[in-house]
Amino acid sequence: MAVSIYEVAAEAKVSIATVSRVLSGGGGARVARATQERVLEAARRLEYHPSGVARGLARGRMNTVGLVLYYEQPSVTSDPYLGPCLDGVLAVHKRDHQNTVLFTKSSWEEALAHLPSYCNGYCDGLLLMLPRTDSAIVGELAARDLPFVLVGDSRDDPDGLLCCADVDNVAAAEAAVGHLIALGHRRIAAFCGDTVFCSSGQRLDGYRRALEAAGIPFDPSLVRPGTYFPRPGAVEADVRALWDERPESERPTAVFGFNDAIALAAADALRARGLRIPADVSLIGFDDVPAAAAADPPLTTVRQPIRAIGERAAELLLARVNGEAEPGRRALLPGEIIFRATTAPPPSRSRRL
Amino acid sequence: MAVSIYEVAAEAKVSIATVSRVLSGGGGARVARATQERVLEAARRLEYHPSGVARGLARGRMNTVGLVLYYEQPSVTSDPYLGPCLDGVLAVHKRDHQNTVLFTKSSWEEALAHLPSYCNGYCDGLLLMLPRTDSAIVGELAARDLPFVLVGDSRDDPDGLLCCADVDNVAAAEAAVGHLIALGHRRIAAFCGDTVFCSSGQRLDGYRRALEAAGIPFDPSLVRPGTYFPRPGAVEADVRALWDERPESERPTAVFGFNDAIALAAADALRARGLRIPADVSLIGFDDVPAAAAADPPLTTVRQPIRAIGERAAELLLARVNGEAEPGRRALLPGEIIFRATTAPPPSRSRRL
DNA sequence: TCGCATAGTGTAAGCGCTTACAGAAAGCGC
DNA sequence: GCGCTTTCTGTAAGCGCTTACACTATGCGA
Repeated sequence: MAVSIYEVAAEAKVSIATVSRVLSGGGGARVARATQERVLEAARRLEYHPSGVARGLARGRMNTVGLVLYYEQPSVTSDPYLGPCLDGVLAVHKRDHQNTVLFTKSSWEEALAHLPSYCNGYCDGLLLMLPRTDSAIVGELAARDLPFVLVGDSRDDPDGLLCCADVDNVAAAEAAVGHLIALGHRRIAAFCGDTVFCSSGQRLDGYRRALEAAGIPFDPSLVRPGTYFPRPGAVEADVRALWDERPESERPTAVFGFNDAIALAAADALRARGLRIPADVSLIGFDDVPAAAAADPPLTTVRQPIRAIGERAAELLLARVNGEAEPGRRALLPGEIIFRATTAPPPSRSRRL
Repeated sequence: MAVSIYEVAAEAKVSIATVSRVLSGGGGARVARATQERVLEAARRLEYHPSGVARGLARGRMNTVGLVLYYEQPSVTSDPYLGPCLDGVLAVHKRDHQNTVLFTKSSWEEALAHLPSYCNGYCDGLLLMLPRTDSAIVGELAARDLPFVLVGDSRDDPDGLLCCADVDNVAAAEAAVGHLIALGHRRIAAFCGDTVFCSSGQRLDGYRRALEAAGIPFDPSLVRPGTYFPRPGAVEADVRALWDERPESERPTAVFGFNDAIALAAADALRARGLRIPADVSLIGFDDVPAAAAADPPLTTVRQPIRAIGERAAELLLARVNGEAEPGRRALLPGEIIFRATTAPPPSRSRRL
């Protein structure tokens, strides 16, 4: 085994308590200068490094925070969210000398099943990247004493107990739709994401607010429920419903896709009908995934400050762990509209009528 | 605090030893079926989850492996190596139920300074992504009892103590240069990487071997020492030395860049001289970074199986931790030449003479 | 019926640290 | 010279587990 505190104590001819005191600062009492140096010297000579685990057990603090992921392929490279988020988290942890332990599980179910065991000792707090709301797990976790913060998930929290860091979906969606309205659009379709993600509801809220602010009546028939990872044909069906099955005067002149994949799929479906983007239909997405910039025409969309979300989440958690922040703190970061080439004023009235 | 083994023992009316036995299997003796169920039931009722730290301390095994990085910006997104590598590591750890702790430090020095403290208890083994050879740290670490494997670093190891997973630089470089030779090139320049990375020497070895295999005499004047992250102008200077300061008949007809950044920089310098690629000069790089495919013309280069390297490294380490593999095991994975548009036969003799 | 394996359980000694508490030594005022 | 701080150091009790060992019931063959 590695050298322990006992060897150092023997070498320095002091008790282990003294060694611990000089090496970890705490312990209340001060140590005489001479003893201090004797211990330091012994530790150096023996290349002693205290055991993090033993120290963690004794102190009840590991200086380690857990990051829980359930990505099927825990693919830092292929997931557009994970990478930047991890970057943000790591940057903060590096600065604050925290270690980061990655709990990666293959499935949502597995992540849920293992979650409680992370609560015990391994780490001081949890960063949860489990954006689905269809489980009571978060509630259960809140009942425990382990601090955690939700990353990219600002779900409703009536009891005010959840900490989270996320983009401000409502405001960002409102701005996106506001942009469309400012261009002159009045019939704006909303192609929603899956409601297991809280962001869908929030983006829909933003959509409604923008309409309301502009005095445009909300038309439920323009809102199409959807899935985050659109099944092939789902968006196509939405387009069919709103274009093929309606008289021209009732068709939307713009589409707000609740994520870029949806928006891009809508672009395809629209183009297949001979509609030009943005001349005939404007399009705005959400997320600003790499594909958005690469699309033809490049997609106007809302960029999430993912890295910053990771940073804020990490900071928030550390504050909670250190008892500097109360539960219920929410960090909502502004999204940013990336103006590209898929939005324009609606076709002129004269032409339409 | 969270519920401990004592509560469970009390609830089930057994000793903590029995609880431990049923919950962790070990302990030699078997537990009566009825007792077993009583304990399980109690544990469930109390939502007991054993402390990983305490267990780790007692067992001397944490089921956690450390990944040591020293990226300035620990940027999973911007570093072309880190992301895929992490993916590979995580995939293996997920499968084998290991946790991954990220030790990220800002600088090489800091990483070195902290390395020894990771040796103690925190994790069962270390994955080292510290490809620089200009430190004795790896040797020092080898003297300790903590198993580790080098990732993307297959440095010379006279004592046969180091485990590593890396691309087979020698073979890949030999293949790359062999490809150039097969096309008819005889004067092939080597634009080397920084020698703090062992890959430079290895790629140069491969270069020499390819020459040797083809019976082409080695011309040291064609070998240009370099840096991995080429300072502006460094590659330009190399091109100047080999083209501007030589008679045409002695100029290289091809360049092997030890990494894509070098190759791409060489392409620029060459083009600035009116040389066409690949008509006048062929070019092959190494790494296949995203920019290689995006370049104009797209760069022919050697792809590293980065994800696989991460996987093999993780597997190797786990084998070592479990005592299933002896030190000194090296996993050298084949690179793959990605044929794109920067290699062609050299200009015909008739035209050159 | 006794002796002996065998199964099941408890006791206690760790794992390597921290830290409350106690005790010893030294310094001080009176 | 006495009692009092003050300063330093050691003792020991944890932290929450695992596991060697001891012990008590059983069951079985003789």
